[in-house]
Amino acid sequence: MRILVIEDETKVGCFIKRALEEESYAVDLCEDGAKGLQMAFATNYDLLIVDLMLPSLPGLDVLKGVRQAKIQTPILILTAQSQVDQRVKGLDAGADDYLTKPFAIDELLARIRALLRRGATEGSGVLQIDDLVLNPATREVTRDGQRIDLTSKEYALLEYLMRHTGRVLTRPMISEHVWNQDFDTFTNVIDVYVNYLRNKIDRGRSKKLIHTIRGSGYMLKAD
Amino acid sequence: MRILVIEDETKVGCFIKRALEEESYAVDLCEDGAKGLQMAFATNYDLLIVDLMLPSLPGLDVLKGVRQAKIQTPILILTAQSQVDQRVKGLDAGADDYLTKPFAIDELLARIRALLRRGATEGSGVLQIDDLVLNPATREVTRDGQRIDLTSKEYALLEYLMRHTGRVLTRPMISEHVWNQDFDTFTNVIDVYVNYLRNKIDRGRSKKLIHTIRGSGYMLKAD
DNA sequence: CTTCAATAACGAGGATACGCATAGTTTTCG
DNA sequence: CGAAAACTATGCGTATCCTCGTTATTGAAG
Repeated sequence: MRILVIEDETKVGCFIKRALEEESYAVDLCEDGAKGLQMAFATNYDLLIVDLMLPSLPGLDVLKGVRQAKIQTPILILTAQSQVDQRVKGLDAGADDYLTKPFAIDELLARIRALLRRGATEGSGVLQIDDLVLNPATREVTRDGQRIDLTSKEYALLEYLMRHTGRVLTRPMISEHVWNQDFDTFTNVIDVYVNYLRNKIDRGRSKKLIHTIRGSGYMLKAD
Repeated sequence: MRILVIEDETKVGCFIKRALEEESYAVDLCEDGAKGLQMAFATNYDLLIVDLMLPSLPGLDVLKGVRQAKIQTPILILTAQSQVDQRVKGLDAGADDYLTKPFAIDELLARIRALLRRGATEGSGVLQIDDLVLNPATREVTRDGQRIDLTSKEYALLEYLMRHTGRVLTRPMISEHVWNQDFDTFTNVIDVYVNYLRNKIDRGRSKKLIHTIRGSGYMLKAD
C-alpha cells in the first residue's frame, strides 16, 4: 500500500513516515502543498494524509484539487485543536476522516486501516480469500486457522495481492505499490518474494491461491 | 493492439514499453519526434503516446501533424509537472488525454484502457460477443460462464478480433496489430494461432464465432 | 461430376524466453 | 558482532512461441 504524506513540519512528517514504514507501507513524504498536489496526480496512491496548515498552498486547496481531478483516493486530514471550522470545511471538500494534532500514532494507524479497508472486503476488517485470512489490524495471517509468520516485505506483498484479488497484477504495478520505486531496476526481487510467499502459503496445500500469469504477472484467486 | 511511444528519455521509454508488453500490447518505441511522426503515418496504430518535450521536433508539432493528416488515432500526451500550459495546448491540438511525469504505471495503463475502450462497447469495460466475454481489466475470458485460459499471444489476438467484431481482418492487419512486424515474412503464425483460439473457444460448440473468409482473412461474428 | 490448384487447418517438434528455485551477498537492526 | 531480512545472481525446466511439413477444404475449370 502506498501512502503520500503532505506535512510541512519536518519533525512530524519524518515521524509519521517512519511509523508507517514500520507497518510495511510504502511512504512518500512531501513538505510542500503545491508539490504534493502534483505528486498526488502523478502517482496512484492508496491513501493521502494532508496537514491543513501548509506554507505554499493551503491544505484545503490540495484537497479540492485532488477531488476536482476525480481522484477517489481516501484522504485523511490533520488539523490543530483550534481549527474546528477548518476540519468541517475539509470534510465538506471531500476528506474521508480527520485527526487533531497532537495525536497518538496508534490512533493514526487505526484510522488508516479503517480507510484502506473501505475499498476492500467492506466492513468486516479482515481480508479473506478461501481459508486464507489477513487481519490488517494485528498484521496476523492465518491459513485454515493455522498461524503464518511473514516478514515485513512478505506481508506487504500479500496485503497488496489480497486487496486486489482476482486481478492480474503486473510486476511494474507490484513494484510501485509494495516497493517504492517508480522505475524498474530489472531485478527479480518480486519473483523471489512471490516464491517466499508460496512456500509459506501454498506449499503442501492442494488448493493453490497464488497463480502466475505467464508473460503478465501474478494473481491471487481461490479458484 | 499496437501502440507507438514517442519518448526521448531512453529509460522512461523502455520502462513504458516493457510495462505495455506485459499487458500484451504490441509496442514501437521512438526517441525522435520527426521520425515518430513518420511512423505514425506509416503504420495504423491503435494509440499514440507522445512526450511533449522532444529534441528534434516538439511533441506539439507531432500532434498537429497527425491530426492534420486526419488520423483519428487516440493520443495520450506526457508532460512535465511545470508545463501546465503545454498540456492545455496539447488537448487543444487534439490530444485525448494527458499524464504528468512522473506517473504511476497503473495510472497509465488505466488511461490506455479507457482510451482504447472508446471505440468499442462504450462504457461497460468488457467486450462481449454472444456468450463470449473478455474483460481487459482482469484479462479474463469466459464462454458461457466457463473460464478459458489463454496464453499471452492468444489473448492479444482475441482482444484484437473482439475489438473489431463483424469486420474482416486481413492477415497483414492482424500481423501489424498483434505481432510487431510491419511486413510478413511469409509465415503462417497467424493461421496457427487462429487454430489455437478455435480449439479453446469454438471447439465442441454448435455456434462458431471465428469465421474464415477465404482469400481474405478472418472475422469474429455471432451470426 | 470430377479434377486440380490454391488456400487453410492441423500436428509435431525445436528454439527460446520466462519464471522458479537455490545459493550467495549485502543491508539492517538489536 | 551476529542473526534475520532484503536483495542479487545464476542455472535449470518448461510453457509458449514459432517453423515446417502434411493433410484437409474450398472453389473454379474442364
